[in-house]
Amino acid sequence: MSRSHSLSHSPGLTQTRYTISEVEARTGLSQHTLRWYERIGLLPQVDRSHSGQRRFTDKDLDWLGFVGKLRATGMSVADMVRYAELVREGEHTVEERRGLLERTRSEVRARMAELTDALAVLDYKIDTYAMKTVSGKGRQ
Amino acid sequence: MSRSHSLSHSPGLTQTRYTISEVEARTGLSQHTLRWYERIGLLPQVDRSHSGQRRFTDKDLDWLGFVGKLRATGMSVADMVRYAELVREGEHTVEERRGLLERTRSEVRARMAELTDALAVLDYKIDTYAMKTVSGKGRQ
DNA sequence: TAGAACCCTTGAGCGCACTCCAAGCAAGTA
DNA sequence: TACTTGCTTGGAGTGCGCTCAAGGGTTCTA
Repeated sequence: MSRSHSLSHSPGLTQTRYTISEVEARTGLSQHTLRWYERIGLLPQVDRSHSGQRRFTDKDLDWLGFVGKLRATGMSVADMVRYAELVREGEHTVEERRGLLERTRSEVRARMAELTDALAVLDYKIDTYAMKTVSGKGRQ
Repeated sequence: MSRSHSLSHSPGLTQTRYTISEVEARTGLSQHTLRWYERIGLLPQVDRSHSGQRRFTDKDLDWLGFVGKLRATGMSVADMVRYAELVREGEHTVEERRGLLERTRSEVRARMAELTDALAVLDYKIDTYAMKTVSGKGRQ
């Protein structure tokens, strides 16, 4: 089903490289999405095999893992791309990167507060329904 | 700026009715969105003035408040419409309503766990950047 | 009574984050 | 060799949740 991809044959320098379907299986991101991420610059240029097929590295997987976290925060793809650019530009962008992450963090905190609040309403409603169902006295 | 809308003149039965812009101001939902909610059945038929303009009641506002909570949970509009239909259908739909809300609740909980996790990563990264910035020793 | 502000309807358009399509090349298997 | 599977590209299409446009009626204020 999946080919083992220790493509480097130099002993002691075994760099594992993954095909796009292996990465799809590992990350849960579709091949479409992976190619699209690369196209828009959310993923740096991925290495190619001699015939032009993508060969992802462990570093790519790590980055995709982090991107997954950012995505989970609800950060927009545009902002993630911006962040990726900053990373590529080097150490002098650390300030801006931190700003971006801090803004994201406070949005996440706000989101969580909202969810907590909505959850309380949900709990209350569900309890109400449970009482109606169990006691059967609410069917007026 | 905003007209006072105690349109009923029968004493002792003062039912406040709101124009669409008053509801917009109170709920933060745009007039477009309010009309659209009505169109798709997320809001029951709203009363009209003699000339066909919408006149919202306090009951409508309460419902919109609840819808806002559902929206905050991330529930899809389709599911909210389904829920609204069930409410209109009467007491015998209580079971299904509860099911819908319970499913939503567990999604919210999952979402919050994800956010908590992503927040930890964010905190870690931000700390890393803060150290780089403050001590200046990370600029290799 | 004029003008501004407000509201109506139907239907099209938009931004986001993918998702799919078509046509074709490449590699592994019987 | 033939077949199957997997990968490539650029560009078009999709689903969601609104958002806007056009064209026209209504209500308030001076």
